[in-house]
This record gives sequence, C-alpha cells and structure tokens, in this order.
Amino acid sequence: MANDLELRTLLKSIRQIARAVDIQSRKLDRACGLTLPQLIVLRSVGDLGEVTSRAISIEADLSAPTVVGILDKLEDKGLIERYRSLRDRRIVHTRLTPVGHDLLAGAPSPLGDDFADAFALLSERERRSVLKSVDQIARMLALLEPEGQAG
Amino acid sequence: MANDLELRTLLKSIRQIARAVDIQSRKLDRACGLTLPQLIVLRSVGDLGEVTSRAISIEADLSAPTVVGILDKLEDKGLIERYRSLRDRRIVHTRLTPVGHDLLAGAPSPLGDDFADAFALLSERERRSVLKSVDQIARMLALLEPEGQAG
DNA sequence: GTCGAATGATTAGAACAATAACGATTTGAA
DNA sequence: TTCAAATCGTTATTGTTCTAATCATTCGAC
Repeated sequence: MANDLELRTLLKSIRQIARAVDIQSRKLDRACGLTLPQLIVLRSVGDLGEVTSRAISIEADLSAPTVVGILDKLEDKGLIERYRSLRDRRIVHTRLTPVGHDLLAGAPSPLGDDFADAFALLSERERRSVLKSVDQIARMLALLEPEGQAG
Repeated sequence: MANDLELRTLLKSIRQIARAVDIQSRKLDRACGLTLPQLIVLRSVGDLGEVTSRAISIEADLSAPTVVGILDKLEDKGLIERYRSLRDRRIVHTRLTPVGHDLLAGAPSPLGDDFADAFALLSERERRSVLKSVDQIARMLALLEPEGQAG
C-alpha cells in the first residue's frame, strides 16, 4: 500500500525536524544561555504577564511538571520571580525580573537566523502551504490526546 | 513584520507535533512494550540486516550514543543480538533475534492507527502537499547542521 | 615494527519531557 | 464545622537525546 510508504516518509521527516530543533536548542543555549524550551517559557511569561503555571503550560504546550522544572532553572538564573497568591495560596504567580525582560528583548530567533532567512525567502504561497500543512499534522496528532479542547 | 508571527505559529505547530509524537511514543510503549525510537531502531535493524551502529545512526536519524542506548535496551529485551566483527574488531554488528523478528512483524503503526486512518482520509493532493511541506521544513532545518551530507 | 591519526563503539553528564503520586489549599455539601 | 472532592503546584521516576570524553582497534608514515 502506498499509504504505508507515505507514513514512513512522513515519520522520518518529523523525526528529522525534531532532531534539528533539539540541536538548534543546544546551539541556542551556548549562544545566549537559554535552551529553546526555556526561551519559550520565558517568552510566555513575558507575553502573559503575571501568570500561573497552568497558563504557561497551556501556552507553551508543555506538561505542568515540565513547566515547573523549567521555571526552577529560570529562577536560578534570576530571570523570573515566583510568589504565592494571597487570595488563593495554591496558586503561584510568575513574572519577569528586569534581567529576564532585557534578555528576552535581545533574544535571537528561536529556530536560528539561518532558518528565519531561508523561510523568508519562500514565496508567500509556499509559506502559507507550509503553515497549513504543519498545522494540519499537529491537529491530526492532537486528536489522540485525552483532552480534546479543540472545537 | 508578518514573518515573525508566521515563525511563531510555525514553531508552535512544530512543538505540538513533537509533543504529540512523544505522547504517542509512551502509548506505544504501554501497548507493545517498545517506545517509538526503540521501534524505529528495531525496524532499521530489520530493514538493513546485519548492520553497524553507525549505519543505524544514519538510517534512524539518531546520534551514535543514542543508538547504543536503545540497542542496550533492545538487547535486554532479547529482541536483537550484537557481536563484534572478526575482520575489524572495532565494529559491532547487530541483527534481529527470532523474537525481535516476530515482534516487528506484528508491531502497530508508529504514529497510531487513528492518525494513519486520518491521514488516509486526506485527498492525494493534500497528502502530497503535507509530505512536501514537512520535508521542506526538515531540509531547511538540516542546513544548520555541521555535516551537510545533502547534495 | 612503532607511533600518531583516524575510526567505531561506548560511557559520562546534562537537559527536556512525560505519567504517576503526593502535599497543600480551597470549595462545597451535610 | 467537618469532611470529601477538586485544584494547583510539586516531587519521583523513567525515557530520549545531545555533546564531550574515553577506550579499543586499525591504518598510515616513518
């Protein structure tokens, strides 16, 4: 069946992407001291303001324990602050420190400038096609998850 | 710049895919006792025959140490055998055991039957578009790697 | 033959990521 | 008020993955 071959090809491409992103993440770490997930979480905090862990978890597409681990590291680096809510002491709010704000402002492109350049060279039609297809795969895979938040 | 928003959208989709694949991998583990990388390496061994670690590394798109770690687990499970080459004692060959062969024959679809079904429901045009776009991203990201084996 | 370079596999160490289990707190019902 | 359920965050455990360093072996120059 041709479908089986297509699925293998697709899986291989997906794995190549995942690996390339991982390698890029380590490169990012050497360049600016933050891995890709750390940068994404930091940016989520910057975008969302004083935010709960759960909100970050949803925004950054990471599980709650993963977010906590990353927040621990960001706190160690002095980029964020955490403090318990006075109204509901279960909740922990997170916000940027001035240092974190500055670092975020000067942070490089998450996937690398080379990739950003290459992507910019595509025609608008190609870019749209890529975005649509990748989103399509993401949605199809997300259907497997227990929590179907999609409408 | 619109490009920046597009890059963020793309990154988010890529992360959603990576997460979904990871979750699917754990589901696979519970179902058949093998995670996705383990299944991929096992399949590489099945496809390539008596094969070196380096060849698996290239075929499966994993670093050499990662392959070794996975082979250790597959050997513990009795699915593969390793033995040093007599001609060049640096080289370690890997081959399937009968148990590994059987397991591979009955292994489920790596990304899950639900995904395979959903993918099969797409039109041929859509499938081609998806494969092309995902491959395009993979190639663009691979350019960042030090070893440019692509022609 | 001997020593250094190259090659193949492996180990060490660090980071991310998930599920499962836990503790603390709030909420709601009796 | 008191206790069960729900919620939020966290810890424990397991697995994948990389880079860097290490060990054994082979190859090449001398």
